[in-house]
Amino acid sequence: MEEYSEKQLSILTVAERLFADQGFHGTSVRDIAQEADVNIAMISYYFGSKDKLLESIFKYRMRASQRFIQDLLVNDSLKPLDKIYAMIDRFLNKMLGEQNFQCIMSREQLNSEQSPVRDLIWELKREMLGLMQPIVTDAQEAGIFHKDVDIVMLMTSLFGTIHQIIPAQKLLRNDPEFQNLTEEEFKENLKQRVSIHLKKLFKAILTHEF
Amino acid sequence: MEEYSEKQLSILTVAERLFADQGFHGTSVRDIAQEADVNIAMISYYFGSKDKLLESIFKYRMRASQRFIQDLLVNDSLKPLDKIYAMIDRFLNKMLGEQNFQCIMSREQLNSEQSPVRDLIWELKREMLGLMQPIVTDAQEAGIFHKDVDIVMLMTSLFGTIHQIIPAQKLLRNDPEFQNLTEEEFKENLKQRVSIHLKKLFKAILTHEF
DNA sequence: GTTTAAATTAAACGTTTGTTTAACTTTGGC
DNA sequence: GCCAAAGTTAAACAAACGTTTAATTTAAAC
Repeated sequence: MEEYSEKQLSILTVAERLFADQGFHGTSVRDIAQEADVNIAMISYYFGSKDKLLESIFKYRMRASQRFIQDLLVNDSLKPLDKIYAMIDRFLNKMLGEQNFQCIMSREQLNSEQSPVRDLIWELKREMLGLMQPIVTDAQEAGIFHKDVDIVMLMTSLFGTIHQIIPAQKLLRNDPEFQNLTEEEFKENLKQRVSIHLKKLFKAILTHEF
Repeated sequence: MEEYSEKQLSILTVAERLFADQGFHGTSVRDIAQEADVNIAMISYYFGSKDKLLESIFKYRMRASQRFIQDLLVNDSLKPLDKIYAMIDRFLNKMLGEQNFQCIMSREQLNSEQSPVRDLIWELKREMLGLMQPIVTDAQEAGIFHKDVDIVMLMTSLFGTIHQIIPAQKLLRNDPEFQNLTEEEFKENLKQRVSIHLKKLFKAILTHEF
């Protein structure tokens, strides 16, 4: 719960980027120290070890995710489908806003050996699911959403699609279709496209109509 | 194009599993040699280096994928939607049948530095897309499929969903829901569930009906 | 049986790894 | 101005890394 100094935050940010780009084992503490412009020993001094540094990144981002979830008490006056739409956009915004961290999550969730980090990932996913679930079941009981909906699979497609889009960005960027756009325009363009796609997906599955 | 001896195949298989479980940099050549029960030097002797070993795994699996694609000339007597269904099931079967390799692909596609392996991944995805594309456009022109379909996004959801399911398996396995099933039953159960979900997704987006 | 090439081995190679040490500097309270 | 704590540094540490070497065994051809 302690605050991080500017220097500590610099290390966290650089480490997050390098872990995302080259993987945890593909990044040395010397790489991190050099890019963050600090002495190698400072990393152990502040975070204890390289492993603990990764854990710190996770705790830091997870705390933000917890706040994000608490703020997700969607407007009750909205129709169920609009609640879903609002959630999709906020998930999308969140995940595209912390792409480096999402890359690390993509990687770490593949690790077979039990790591403290992997458990946190699935806990987070369960929480996200727990947010979507009641909205769907309420609407089902009200006869608004269809009965046989595999909400787990639907959320899997949601996360899976976004996790695929993140590395795909770098390649789509080179398409002639997007060449004349600024970086900002491109990102907004793509986000819109993913948003429309995911909303179509959810609407189709939940309501059986367009 | 050369054939691999039993010993070489053993190295490839073990390396594939370890790379999938712990990542490329998280796996040492000593780990591989030990589990494959060969001398460390044999890996350099056969494959040149650790990097080339990874490349060999990719070439080996990619060759199989090329054959897979060529065999995917779906029955022309089928209705467009049934062609899509057939493709979904074959993609799903293929990817779930080589989960270790798919894990490596998931990891490697995140690498920011240009690697020979990353380009191969996107080439393969483009080929998969090239298979789906004509079926969809033909059916669109025939008025069977809806006009505004983002086929790239749809394929992204297809791959994304399956790539999410692979690591999720290990956790779902511990759910009380699946405890009393054998490993084989569980896998078939899950495959069916994913298949149904993906078909619903495609049908909804392509035809706007259930 | 001899010869030649391929296969296999244990040992060593030079780097790089994450971490620690011990000395030094800065900071803030008194 | 003094002192203790925190911050910072270059250097050193042992361990692990990927790769190579040189010696030995196996296999096949003649």
